[in-house]
Amino acid sequence: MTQSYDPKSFEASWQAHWLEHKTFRAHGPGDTDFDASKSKYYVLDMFPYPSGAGLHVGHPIGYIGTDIIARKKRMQGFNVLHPMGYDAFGLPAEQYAIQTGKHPSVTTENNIATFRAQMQNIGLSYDWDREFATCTPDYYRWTQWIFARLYDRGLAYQTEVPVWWCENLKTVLSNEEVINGRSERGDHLCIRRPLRQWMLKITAYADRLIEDLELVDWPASVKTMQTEWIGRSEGAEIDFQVAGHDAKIRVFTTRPDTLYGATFMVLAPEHPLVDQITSQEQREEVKTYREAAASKSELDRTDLAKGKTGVSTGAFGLNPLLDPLDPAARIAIHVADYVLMGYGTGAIMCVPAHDERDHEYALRFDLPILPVVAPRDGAQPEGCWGGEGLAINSPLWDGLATTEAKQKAIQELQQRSLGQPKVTYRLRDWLFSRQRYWGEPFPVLHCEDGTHKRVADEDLPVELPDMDDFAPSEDGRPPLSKVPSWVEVTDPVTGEKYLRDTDTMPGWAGSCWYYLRFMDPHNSDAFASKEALDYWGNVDLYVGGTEHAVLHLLYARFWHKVLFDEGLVPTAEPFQRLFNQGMLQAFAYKDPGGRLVSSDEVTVDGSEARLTADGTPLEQVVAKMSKSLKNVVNPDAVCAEYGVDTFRLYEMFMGPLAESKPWNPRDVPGARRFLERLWRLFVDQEGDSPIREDLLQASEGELVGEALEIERAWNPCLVRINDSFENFNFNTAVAALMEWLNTATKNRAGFRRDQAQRVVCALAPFAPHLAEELWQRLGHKAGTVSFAPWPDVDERYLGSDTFELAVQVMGKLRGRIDAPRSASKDDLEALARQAVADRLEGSTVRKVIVVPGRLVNFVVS
RNA sequence: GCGGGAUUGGCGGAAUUGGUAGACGCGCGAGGUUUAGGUCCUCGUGGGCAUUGCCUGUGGGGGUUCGAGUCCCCCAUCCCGCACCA
Repeated sequence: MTQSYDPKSFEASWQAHWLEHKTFRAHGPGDTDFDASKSKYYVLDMFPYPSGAGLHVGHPIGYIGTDIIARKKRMQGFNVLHPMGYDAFGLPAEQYAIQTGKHPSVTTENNIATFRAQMQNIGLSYDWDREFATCTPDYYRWTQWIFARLYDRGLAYQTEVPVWWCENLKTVLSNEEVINGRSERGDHLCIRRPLRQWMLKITAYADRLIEDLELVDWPASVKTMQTEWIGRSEGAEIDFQVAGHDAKIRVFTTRPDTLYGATFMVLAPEHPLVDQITSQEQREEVKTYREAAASKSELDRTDLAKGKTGVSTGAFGLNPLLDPLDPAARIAIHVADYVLMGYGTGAIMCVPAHDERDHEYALRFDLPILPVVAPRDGAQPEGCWGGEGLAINSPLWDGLATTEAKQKAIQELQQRSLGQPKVTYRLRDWLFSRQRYWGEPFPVLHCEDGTHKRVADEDLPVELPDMDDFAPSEDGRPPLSKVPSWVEVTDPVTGEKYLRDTDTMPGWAGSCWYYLRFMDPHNSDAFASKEALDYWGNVDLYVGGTEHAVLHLLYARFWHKVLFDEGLVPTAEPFQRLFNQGMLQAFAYKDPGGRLVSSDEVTVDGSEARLTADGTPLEQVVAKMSKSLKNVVNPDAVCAEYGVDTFRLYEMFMGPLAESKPWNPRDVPGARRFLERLWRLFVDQEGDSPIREDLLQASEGELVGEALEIERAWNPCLVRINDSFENFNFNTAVAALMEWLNTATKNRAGFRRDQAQRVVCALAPFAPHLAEELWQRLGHKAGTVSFAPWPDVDERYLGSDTFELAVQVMGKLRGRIDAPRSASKDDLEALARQAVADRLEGSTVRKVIVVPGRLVNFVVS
């Protein structure tokens, strides 16, 4: 009888064992088995939107990473919270419903079942008792409840705003969901259109959202992106009188110190004053320009390559610090679309000497250019110069440095009531409503008098009505408005009539607080108990892709801060450490014309790739996995062919978790071979015993001979495994295990039980099924290795008594000798001198560098 | 245009943070076990020249240093953000 490594024979049963025994159940406050003395560790994956396509091998790469971390933390004695759920409201299920008539709740449920099965098949150690989907009333009741808190704080309001409207999707989208005038989902054209919408006042938190980035351990790039997205800029608002009109134009500028250099002004085409101030002669031209600007797509308008356009209004503004009769005070007012209505005041003062955009415009329209800042070194800058220097041509602050000049300018303007300091943000308030069905209804009732009030907390949730026609109306009215029985509400006590709000919340709502629900997912009295919130605190480690660097992470931080202000959560920030995993790519093939070829048309022979049809040579490149290239790999198929542990190990062995790297099917068997060789170290394939008989003997006595060799290889290996948890470069941990196995295999006969047990423990996070199997075969009949103690490094066995000393002459390697670790610097130098004696002959040694444990370098002449 | 990250064998990637470049795996080559193929085992494998050995080599160029993949300056290519934000 042979017993070869056969993962199929035990992987599924260990998965069943974990589920059945609730091995990974996290016990929190209120649970009978809760042990408050244990330190908590909360490690969370960004939860997925359960799409119909299921998982591909790219999804689980982060999940496997966090699983390894969670498993190790458990073995280190932490109470680990490691949950999974589904971000289940959203457009795709609804679009699918419109096409097929299948209710989104049905397709969502089916998709969730697929995702769950796939994740359980990978052996991820989630606490499945905490699983939930954001689209269930139990959950969105609390999403609505949190919305009510925002509503009560005045952070949710309705207003008529120009919003992005997507005709294809029949809904408005937030700024963040529109890229260059097209929808992020589906890439449909979007237009600006004024509509009454729910807004969340995220701008009220802008400063704290910037400042509190200091409290978290996040990648610098993500912090930068968020900071830039919020886009805080300090400056001043200044009022310019319009000559001959009873009108003032308020501008925002970050450079009030350049006020004397303002030689013209520009209004955005949508600016409300344009009509009022435009002169008779210019009226027609301005009208044409504004119409053109309105019909231009955002893409055209923001296309920098096209150069600046604009027209004069024929009106003039007056520099507030100059005598109105001074000809220099009179500056032309233009309309140009390089000024955006949505930022600042929609009007600017233009200083072409010190602003590139104004400079370009001035040259084009032959407007005057007056320098008001000079470089400190006295140089004469050519063209436009945006740097800081000393003020010139500025009577009230001539000679002041830019920073002081700004302050002085603001002070002078304030004294004259002509302006004041102002902070402006690029961040806009969050457009929070969608004209869709598959989302959280707003818990808001509209009264007959036009006011609105929120639904009482005890009446939550406001459940979605059951419908079967989800198509939006042609006029853009939301699907929910088609259910009068749901919309019309009569107060049972007062008899007053109300209409329900028929918008729904955007897909981001549910994911703003799900990490809190995981702490206490079945609580029906609160979104989570105070005890659970206090114990679990915030997320220690949050892992996901960079695509959420701004939107999700900014929204969630905003909601969290509101809850913090309500005294409902104990921390200011939700995610203490953030880690972005890299994207999993795939090989693709390019034909000589540079076209990517679908992988089913390619024949690969060794390192040569050719077009199957006619043998055209192809170039191998790395690209995203995509359906069109047919290079998507399904994890189920990989697990079925090689086993789950092989799949997990390969995903980690590919490279550091943070890096993007290509899936290479050719490399997968290498991971499998490693597990087979490991198996053979433990199990005598020709025998009947579940494990080598000698591994059942208690280990006794000094470590000598082969056992000592194994031990000396093991401890450095364990150091490398431990180190790999710093930056999640588990590839080095797997490599260390492989190296150890090479040594251990050579010294197979000396392998001892105590060593075997430590190896199985260290292996457990990476290849948990194999580890459980070997642990049981080692005689741990009832238990699981999941809570066995993580092994310690034994410093005594970290190195051998000798090391390889590199001997260099003039920095070039000239010899390698074995040297005792205990040797002094002088001993090492003597040994090295001996080793390269022939090379030193005839030259003078001017200097000797000795690095103990490494090398000796002779500098000669 | 601005900001960030990268660039190491045929491929994925290591490198104790300034100290023996290419660990580990894949692929490839040679040999062994096997009736044969596969599996498995052993050895080799950056490039060049060569009898031992030598030269060269981390995208390109320059610099600091006894010593540079690692630090500094310049350049190229690729990827990711942002992109008229006043």
